[in-house]
Amino acid sequence: VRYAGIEGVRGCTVRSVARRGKYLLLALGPIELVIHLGMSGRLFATTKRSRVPHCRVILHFSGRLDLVLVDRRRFGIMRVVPSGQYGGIRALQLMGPEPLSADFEVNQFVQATSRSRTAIKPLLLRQRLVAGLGNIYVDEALYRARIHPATRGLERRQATRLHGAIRQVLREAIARRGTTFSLYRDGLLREGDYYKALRVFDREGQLCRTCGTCIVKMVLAGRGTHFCPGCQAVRRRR
DNA sequence: AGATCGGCCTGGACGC
DNA sequence: TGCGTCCAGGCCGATC
Repeated sequence: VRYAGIEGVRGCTVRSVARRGKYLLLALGPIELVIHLGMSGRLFATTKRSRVPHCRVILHFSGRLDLVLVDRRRFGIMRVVPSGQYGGIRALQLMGPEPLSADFEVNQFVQATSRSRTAIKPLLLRQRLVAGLGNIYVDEALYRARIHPATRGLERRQATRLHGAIRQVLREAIARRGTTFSLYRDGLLREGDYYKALRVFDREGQLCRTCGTCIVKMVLAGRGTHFCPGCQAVRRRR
């Protein structure tokens, strides 16, 4: 089920490769291959035919190249849809703007975050205001914008800071090829270095690099949530 | 509308 | 050593 319809790519040519949020989109003429790596997925090309643990899908290309999906926890998906028809993948259909594109417009972000009564962290994780942020980068962006993760209804100044922080964190993380704890690898199977630059995520009990306060971990929206109580004070109600 | 919880999977870390 | 429990980078759907 998770890879249902994958047989449909047989004989197709990859015309182009794109990404929307955390989804990879391979255009194959009239159909499209949609890939999400979930928590533990890796996608890489190889000429070796050696067996790999947790290998779920292998796409053989002409020549000797294989495109391999390895995914220990099987939360990733590979799905074939008619081109551009994402009806069965609602998250993709409702996906917000790309954070590093001009479509991620600051005034629109200010409006949306001030109106919503949902805590800012789950709001960002929903992918609808802006695409591509997961648990790590949400925590890091909120820290840099000095906003408590449970804040509801951002002020204009906060939202503007957060808009900038999201872009800054993602640019830095991309420059360092992502964040590797254990499983994550890029398309060349390299680890990402951004782990070393994390300010709050996975730093529970360690000291804030800005104010020296102990980083706290709590559960919010069912997700481990890291923040600095010194830098990210809950906004006082008046 | 919005929040919480369980489920999907597997394996590593940790406590006893 | 061995077993049980908890936890994890994502996301969806049921339920309150």
